[in-house]
Amino acid sequence: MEVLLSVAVPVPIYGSFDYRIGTSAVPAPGCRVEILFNHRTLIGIVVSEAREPGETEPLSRFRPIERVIDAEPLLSPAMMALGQWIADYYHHPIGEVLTALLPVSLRRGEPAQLRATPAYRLTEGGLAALDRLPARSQRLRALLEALRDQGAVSRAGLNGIQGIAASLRRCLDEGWVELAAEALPSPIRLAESELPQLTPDQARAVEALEAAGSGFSTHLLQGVTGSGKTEVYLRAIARAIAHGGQVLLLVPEIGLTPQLLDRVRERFGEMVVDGYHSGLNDAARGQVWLRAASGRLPVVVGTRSAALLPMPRLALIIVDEEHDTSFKQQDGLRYSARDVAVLRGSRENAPVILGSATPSLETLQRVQAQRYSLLRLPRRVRSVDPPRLQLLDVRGQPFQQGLAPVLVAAIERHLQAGGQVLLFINRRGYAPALICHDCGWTATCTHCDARLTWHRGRGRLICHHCGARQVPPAACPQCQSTQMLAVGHGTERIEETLRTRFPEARVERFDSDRLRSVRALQALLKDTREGRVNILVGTQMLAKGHDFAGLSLVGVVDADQALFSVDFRAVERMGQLLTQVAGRAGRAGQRGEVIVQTHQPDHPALRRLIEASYDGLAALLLHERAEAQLPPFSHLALLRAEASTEQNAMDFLDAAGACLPTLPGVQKLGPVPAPMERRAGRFRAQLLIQALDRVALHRALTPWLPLLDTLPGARGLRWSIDVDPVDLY
DNA sequence: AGCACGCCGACT
DNA sequence: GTCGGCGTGCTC
Repeated sequence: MEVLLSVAVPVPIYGSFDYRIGTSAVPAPGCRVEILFNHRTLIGIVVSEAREPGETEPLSRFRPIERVIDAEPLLSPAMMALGQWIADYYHHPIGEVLTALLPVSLRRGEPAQLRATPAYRLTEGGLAALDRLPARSQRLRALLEALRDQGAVSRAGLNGIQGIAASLRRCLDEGWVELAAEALPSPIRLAESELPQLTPDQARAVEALEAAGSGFSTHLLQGVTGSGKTEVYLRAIARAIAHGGQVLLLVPEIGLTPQLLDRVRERFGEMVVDGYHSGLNDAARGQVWLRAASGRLPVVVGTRSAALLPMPRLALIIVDEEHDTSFKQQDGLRYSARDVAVLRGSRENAPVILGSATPSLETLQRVQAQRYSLLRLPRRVRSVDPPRLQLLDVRGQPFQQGLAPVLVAAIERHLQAGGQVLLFINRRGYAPALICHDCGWTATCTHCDARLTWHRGRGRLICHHCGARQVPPAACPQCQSTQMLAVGHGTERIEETLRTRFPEARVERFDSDRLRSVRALQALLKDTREGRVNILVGTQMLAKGHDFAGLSLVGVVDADQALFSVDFRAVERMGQLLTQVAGRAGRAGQRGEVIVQTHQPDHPALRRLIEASYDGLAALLLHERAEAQLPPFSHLALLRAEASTEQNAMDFLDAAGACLPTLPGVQKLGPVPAPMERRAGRFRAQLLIQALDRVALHRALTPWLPLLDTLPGARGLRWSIDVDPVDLY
């Protein structure tokens, strides 16, 4: 006797597939199974209960399930429901979504086996020995005290202690320390008197969160840089894990700033917290996933994909820097970790805290609509006023390699006063173009519609869109002139200019070209914090999270780029970036200075930012978005197509547009060739769908997308749908 | 996606 | 004559 089961298969096809299996071993929904699918073996996930075949479907029409991998569901009913919601909302095939919920090791079919992490624990004898220990036994004391204070600690958690290997051996031999059987990690509980004193603002936020209770509610914690958001997070976490709850703390893809993870470890103990990010190998990620799924891991600090971790006892989700665009996945399943976090809060009945100094307009709009509460930390903990931005009108100014004399003078003044200076320029390389002085020829990418950036240090022209690189021509390929000019300024060139102008200062460049490894960045950051660097030149890499106590001047080389962008979110992002960069200045006692170079000193958005800070700018932008019916006042989905010719891509999108269901409040914009039509040798075009309400958007998309593969133009073409796109190109 | 089938060019 | 190019179709 056999029955049928629906199995979600990791292929880009909507829907799931039916397989047969004997009634003696029917796997439950959420179990992995091995199946033959179109001439190959794949691992799928059971998505239905067993059913009897109908009259018209003989069993012989179905393939058998080859192997059942899990005896118990790997994905809980809650996770299966989350997967189904994500598949429906982002219009992505269920098989690929459910696979995305698993770590790579489990996708490959490895057994779901949680290895016990050996942990060391102090014995009674050890506690007694601690009192009798001679004063000179400092290393032993450090180890015993760490174990006394933290309960059970893994070997990795002891690595910071001097001479740990020898001390541990001695303690085990003496019976002072034993290997603990895997125990529920118990968070350290500090007495009120051991906790940092809260500022009145922090105390208000903590109280408001407590008053909101343990059920679902969403809060925007808006705190300026240095206002102590982390301490508020820690208090909320303490409450959530006190009775066995689990906490998800999502951070942007900075990976370079483990401070938050360290703070959580320090406060609650090393066994209580795991990180989940791209720095871990597949095996380690798999173990964190399984620990989270077991309900015995209290806290995970992780990047975007951590929003998809199973947390059976979820009691709190925090999204730090919620405005950060790295929470949106930019390929494949294009989900927003922030939005998934809020959704999980509501489905799994847990509070959600969104933290930012510069919240996204989407979040601010929900605060205005009173769907989210607002908790503000308007003051810095150490009561230095945040720096004031000032615009520097550079029109007609004699530029010195992109820097106006007023800015150069300010740099000199701050250096002489012993301050550090940060120059922000969001453009890598030496110059964004190389041009022939005699005929105007410029170096362009052979695969993309883009100019090549001149990387002088490496002696190469590099395409920032596809990565192609070439040796610059010795003479102009068009007129054989040797007069090639570098036009515009990137980090390399600003660095060079400053080295020449301030030869006595140490100038360091912070960008992804120079700092390939986390280690290199850490080393340079350490040098900077310890005052050995005088001038920092860098990209957004410098805007996030790093504290420099000696920084007194921030210069923004070019604020104008964003003002002319085709992307309607560019100004919002500029405001966030400038506010974050400015927040780096003036942290040690004196108020910092921030100088923003612009050719548009009267631009309303810039003026608003200067006069009314980010909040003022956000209010202005929200007003503009409402007028223009742009998000968050409408909802978008972007259909992208990529083909070998522009005609094919456009024809496909025309055909697609023609069969879009007509619904009130839903309109299509385009199709248009993508702002950069040709990228890595393929032609791209896109069709934007705009809807006044979300329900209408989904009513249009749901029947529409399955049609697209049947269109005649779909052959040899790749298309994808992006719901709530953040980058419109 | 990825694999098979199928129908056209240059090779031991 | 075959090996293999990648266009088209299909996946329970």
